[in-house]
Amino acid sequence: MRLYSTLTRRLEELPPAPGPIRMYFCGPTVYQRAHIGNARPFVLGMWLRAWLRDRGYEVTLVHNITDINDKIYEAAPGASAELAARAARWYLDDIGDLGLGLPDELPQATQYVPQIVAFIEQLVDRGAAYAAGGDVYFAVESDPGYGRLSGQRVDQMEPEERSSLKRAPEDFALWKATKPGEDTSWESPWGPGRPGWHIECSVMAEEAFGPVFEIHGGGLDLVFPHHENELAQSHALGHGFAEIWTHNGLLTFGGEKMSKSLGNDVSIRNVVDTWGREVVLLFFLSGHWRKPIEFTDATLQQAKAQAEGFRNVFRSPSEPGGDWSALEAALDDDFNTPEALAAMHGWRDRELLRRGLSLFGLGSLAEREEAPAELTALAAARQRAREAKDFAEADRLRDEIAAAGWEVRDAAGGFELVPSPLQPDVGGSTADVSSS
RNA sequence: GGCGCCUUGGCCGAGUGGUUAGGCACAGGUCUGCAAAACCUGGUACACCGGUUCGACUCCGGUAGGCGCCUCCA
Repeated sequence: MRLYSTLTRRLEELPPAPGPIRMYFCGPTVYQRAHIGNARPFVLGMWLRAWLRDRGYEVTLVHNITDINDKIYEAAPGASAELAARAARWYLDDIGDLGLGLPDELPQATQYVPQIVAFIEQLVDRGAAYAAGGDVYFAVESDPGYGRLSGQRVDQMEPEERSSLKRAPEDFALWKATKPGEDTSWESPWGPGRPGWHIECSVMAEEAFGPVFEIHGGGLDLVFPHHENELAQSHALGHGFAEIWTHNGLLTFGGEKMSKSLGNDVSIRNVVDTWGREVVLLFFLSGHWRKPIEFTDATLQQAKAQAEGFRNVFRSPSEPGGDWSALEAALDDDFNTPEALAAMHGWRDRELLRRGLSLFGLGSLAEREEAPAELTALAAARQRAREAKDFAEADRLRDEIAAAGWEVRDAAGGFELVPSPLQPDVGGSTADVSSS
């Protein structure tokens, strides 16, 4: 099993099973309903965990929730703690509804402030950080390897407005003194305040795993500065930190990165309600994890058609054939889900296909839905009408069944009722972009 | 200015130095009372310009266009 690592810019072989494989995937900052782009690292992490476990690994997935951040203060002045708690619950509900289960741990920054303070104190003791006016900053100059992950060079970065407290513009905050209007703060050796974003993740990851772990994941937009800074912080204490860095491609909408700040985001909630969880998962499955994917009605529609195609396999007799090793080869080679999907499209062996789909939380496509008794009665009546060659009546009954959202399909010696794929749940519009 | 990524047939999307990716849509056919589903068949693609090579969509260089990051961001 190998995965592409941002750190080395090439494919890295994982240690042999059973590992262990410890994975830390960055989650969202919670201050409103998370958008569908936020779901990608979560989905990828859960799929990777499932696959590695299938391959005999001992895997632990930790997925954090950032509930201390400037954004939260801005979004709810004076009531940020309540908002963060509420939005964290939304996020848990939303990812839960994707039907993939939950990560092994879901740490929140607010639970780790004492550990964060202790970590910062060590950095200060080592001379890698300095206090200034109630803030504490990381001294980037102290890390000769800074830029190892992103390739950014401090001397080439765009000029930034100088903070009077920082010694150098590239230094970043580990601890921020509390400001007027902020409704949460914690005590520290430097006075009341709150942790900076990057240190939260360094600490939560190390609290879960210790100073070294195998995989750190997150969106491509986190490479710099967030992950670069995490790495610098932990290296400053002599910790190896993450060995393989996986960064998923971003979701675009209208050709641009989907993001709250651009206002072109569509919530997970909205997409799951509109299209259903299986379609969302198939949508993610159809693109390689490292590449961007464009969120459009057309691509969702295609994912929906694929879901229907898989359901139809389970409405037909199982036919032996198909090669599990094709799926293994695809997934072991940088977790190539589009290729795995292509392999599964060739399978008519129900058990094999069910096993493959289940890896991705799509085992439900194998389940058949019972029609309501009254529709079964109508279908039976239609069957009798056909036998009596009363085709006008048969067609009328078929229309009546269709109006109820079901489709009659003639089967050998009888009929089958399936929920109409044209009806009704899936209007399929992404027009309702959140406006706030 | 710096760092990195991308450009495949109507659409989505893998991949490889010489072999049909796959899916969606579409068209024709088989089946059907007619449909639906299923199955069969069909379109021969790799931004542009050079180079390397017996041979490049696949390697190298350049051009154009697009995207991400350098500020909160999955």
